[in-house]
Amino acid sequence: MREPTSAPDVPNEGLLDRDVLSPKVPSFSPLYQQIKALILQSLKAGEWKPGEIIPSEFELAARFQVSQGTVRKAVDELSQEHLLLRRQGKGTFVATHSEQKFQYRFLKLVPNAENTALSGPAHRTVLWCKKAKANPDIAKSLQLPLGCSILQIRRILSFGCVPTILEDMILPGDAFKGLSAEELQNHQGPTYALFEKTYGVRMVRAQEKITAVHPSPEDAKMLNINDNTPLLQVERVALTYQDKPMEIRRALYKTEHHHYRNDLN
Amino acid sequence: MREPTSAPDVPNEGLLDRDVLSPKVPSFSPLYQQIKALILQSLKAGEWKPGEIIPSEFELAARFQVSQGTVRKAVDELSQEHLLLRRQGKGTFVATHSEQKFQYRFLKLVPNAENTALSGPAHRTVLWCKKAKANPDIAKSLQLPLGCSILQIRRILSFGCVPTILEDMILPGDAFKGLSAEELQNHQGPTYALFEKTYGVRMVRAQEKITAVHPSPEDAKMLNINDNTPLLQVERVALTYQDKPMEIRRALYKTEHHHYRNDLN
DNA sequence: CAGTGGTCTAGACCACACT
DNA sequence: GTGTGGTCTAGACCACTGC
Repeated sequence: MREPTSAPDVPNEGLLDRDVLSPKVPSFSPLYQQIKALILQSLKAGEWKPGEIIPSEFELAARFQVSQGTVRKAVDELSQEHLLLRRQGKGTFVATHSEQKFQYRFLKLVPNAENTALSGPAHRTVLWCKKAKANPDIAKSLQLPLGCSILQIRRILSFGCVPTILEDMILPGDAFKGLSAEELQNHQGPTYALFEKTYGVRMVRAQEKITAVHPSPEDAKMLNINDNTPLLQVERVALTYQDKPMEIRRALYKTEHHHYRNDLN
Repeated sequence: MREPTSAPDVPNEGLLDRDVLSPKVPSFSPLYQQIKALILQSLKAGEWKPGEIIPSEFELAARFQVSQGTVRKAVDELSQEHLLLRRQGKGTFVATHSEQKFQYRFLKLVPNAENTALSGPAHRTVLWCKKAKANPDIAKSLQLPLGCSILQIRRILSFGCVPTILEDMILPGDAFKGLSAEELQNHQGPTYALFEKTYGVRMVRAQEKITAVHPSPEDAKMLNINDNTPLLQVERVALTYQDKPMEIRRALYKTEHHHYRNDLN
């Protein structure tokens, strides 16, 4: 991409030059942004799988014909977005929900200070996993055609034997073909790790909308509470690469012994 | 701090060398971290006030005897933490809650999609602002001695004439001496901007704990709701430089027409 | 030891804002 | 034009990991 002319410091020869990198990236953006987009493409295409090491900064620099510093800045941003994970002395790895560091990073419900007994991993109880058709709301949220096949999953998460979260998940049927209640119940580690490993769907970020609600009588029974108990309703849309929505989740959080923790920066 | 010996590239002469910068920064940390700490000290000391421009990267580099790139990395991190604000072509400025971009950045309650009428700034109704003594909980949270003087403020925030947030704020009496209900009611812009301008207290980050609750009968009256309405209870601790807590806030959010929005990355 | 990411420098040029 | 932040390069050395 770069052909030094006379001086030893030609950072960029102009706008047109940049387009040769790839027609898919915008024509006017810093070089490192284009490199970032290219790495992103490789990630999305599955050239490097979650948990795997990616080429060293110098290798990537050679491949993209830019300096190592430029690759560095691209990788910096990607690792800040939790798409890559740098490990000094080892290399740079594709981030994964299996990683200790990133496990349950989307779950903001934590036990209140007084209850240390409730920490540790949740116990899952999958109530069902059934096929359905996308209604207008779901089709819009998942950017699917109306009536498209989806999966509906309901489960309960318990901490220290106390049922605490009642969760309804909606997944596009195509991407998760074959997913069963048994698999959801019995797999090891986070559910998002299962999605990565078995279905090649890596959730990259998510948006949540939180309100306070009362449970329906049926939901109250599931959580073993009075139907006059105030609960957090957390509606999540989880996104994969390029902000494509791949999951809708509506959860009810019991906040008797827990709270939703958020850090504002 | 740097004295090139023979080669034109001596990034660092060793650990001891670094201590001459300042005895207050840890002895082993990258140069740019020390620069960051020094800039932070100047910010805390008020050398540059919120909204003011700080010296250019080259000036800071000369002052600290490091290269511009090293200053750059320090400033990069500070502006990522919203302590500084870079503006290409203009300079780097001390971030402020008066800034459009940062106004209400700690307020995550947003109107539901269907209600555009409810956006826009909130209307404040200050119910009281009175002096009190810190009880054990407050003393611990604000890191003050027990019985220390504090200010207790209660107010209602309304969106489009609908009372939506009932808020109790607790401030250390020393730092906010003279703060009155009138001032809280009548000032322009965000309350955190008032704290900056008049009391020199800049809130840098905050932590929130969210639960679902029912209001007390009195609180329900204030929000003009049934006392069986589920509400979000948002407990916030706001921190100034060096993570010193300077405010406790307990708020009740009505989520009939709004929701708490959170982006997970 | 070699290989990787992490830090630091020096210098050049680009993009933007103001005068 | 001047000055600011923003990008890019090339090269050196440091810190960490694992052979």
